[in-house]
Amino acid sequence: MRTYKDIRQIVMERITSNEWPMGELIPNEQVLAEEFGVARATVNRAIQEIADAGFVERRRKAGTRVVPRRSRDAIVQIPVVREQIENMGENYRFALIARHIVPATKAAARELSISTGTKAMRIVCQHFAGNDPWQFEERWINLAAVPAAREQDFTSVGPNEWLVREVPYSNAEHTFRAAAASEQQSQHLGLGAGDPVFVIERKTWRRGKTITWVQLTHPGDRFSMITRDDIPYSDVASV
Amino acid sequence: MRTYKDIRQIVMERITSNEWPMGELIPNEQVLAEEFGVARATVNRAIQEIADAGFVERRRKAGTRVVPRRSRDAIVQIPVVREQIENMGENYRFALIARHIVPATKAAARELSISTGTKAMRIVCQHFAGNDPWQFEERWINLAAVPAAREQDFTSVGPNEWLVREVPYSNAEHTFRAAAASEQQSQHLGLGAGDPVFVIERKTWRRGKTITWVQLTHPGDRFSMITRDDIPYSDVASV
DNA sequence: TTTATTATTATGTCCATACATAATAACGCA
DNA sequence: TGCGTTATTATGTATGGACATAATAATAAA
Repeated sequence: MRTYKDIRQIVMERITSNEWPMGELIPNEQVLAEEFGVARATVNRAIQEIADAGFVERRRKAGTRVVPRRSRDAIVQIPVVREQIENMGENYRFALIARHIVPATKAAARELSISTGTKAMRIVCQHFAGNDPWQFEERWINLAAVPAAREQDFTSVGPNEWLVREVPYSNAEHTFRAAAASEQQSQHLGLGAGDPVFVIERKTWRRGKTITWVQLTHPGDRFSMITRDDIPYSDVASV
Repeated sequence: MRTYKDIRQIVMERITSNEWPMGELIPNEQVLAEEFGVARATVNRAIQEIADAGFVERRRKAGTRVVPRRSRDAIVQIPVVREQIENMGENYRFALIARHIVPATKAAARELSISTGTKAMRIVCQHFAGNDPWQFEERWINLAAVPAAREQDFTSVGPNEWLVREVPYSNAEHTFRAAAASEQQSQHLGLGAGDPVFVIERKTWRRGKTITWVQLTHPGDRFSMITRDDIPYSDVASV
């Protein structure tokens, strides 16, 4: 008997083979249910998942049509620095460089959505893979959102690991860019001034309050981010 | 009456508020169905979607438990260069620099999964935002996978746009990195040699055959990629 | 002809029920 | 005590029927 996964795969095959071309309507659920010998609810489930994945668009009364031009999107796993380093088979080490509670700079205040001069926590630290510097971290923490940070000295456990435990679910915005290493960055990363670095900038928030704003800088010659984006629900063992 | 979306939101709220802590079991479907006054199928649908989103893990007989440590993942929209430039309000222009059918280099052969020396298409071109160079493109096309490329001169329509139309559904692997501009890159991007560039490398394939391998280089001072990653199914108007 | 009303249609969702399946727990035997 | 068998349990999936809803088409009124 055919399951909704079978239906889902068959429908995906018809889409990706252009049997049902982009922009065109596909047969309605009733018709497909009869063709496949299943209940309409089964077809509905299959096609709804395909719609969630962005391959078709459904509208009541109008029917279901194949989405004209899909934008490519990649799912990037934002690396957790310790795991990343340990997965490379290297020894992970963390070093705190600075931890101050100081009035927020203009930029920090803007990013944290607090008024300039409000006290916030500034942290600078770095992470090593073996003996090689891997990541240089410059962070602001909004103490109004995470007051418990005052009690942390961040000497043994890094601020990111602590925050992930303290505020496990938060929204985030990431920016990836290439830049020339600043004086301080190049020094801590063991690079020449102006050498290319890969910067991940992250801002996280929850219930309207910004939690932290951080810039993670990596040596350009060693660091990269890889994503693999497969067509879902295709023939090749996708469950 | 409560819909499965209501249930989904309530359950997400209990997870993100740590009412149901990480690693712990949550009540089973029967119990929740009774609590919410709905059929078990309704609870099932709600929680299955949450499981697909990666917040809980379900196992028969064992039950459903909150996933211990979620890795942060970001959904990156890979920009389509023309759209990106036009969205910035700039005029898009494309210029072909080279188009040859030549024996694949060692690296190209490896990436295209063909034997070294097999003829493939090499394309070099660039894309402008107004008068400013925005992207420098170095591409190999596997002619065994896309023979129709031989008939294309790529003077008016760029290879990427053509390929997206020719092979609309393909799997992809992306690599993002920061690098120092090569001689050729810096020249075409109007940069100094060694200036930082943001490189997107992409390989696409379909039915086991590699289609194309391309390196897209952007000036580091102008280019960045931004992602926004919200906790799904949360209180704030999701869907 | 324009506008308001009504009918039609495809999808959206729910329910009760049934049975399948995978994982675990309990049991019985050696 | 160790091991193989059986029972139990939570989730997985299918069904037919029902009604809701949004969008469109058809119709009637102004």
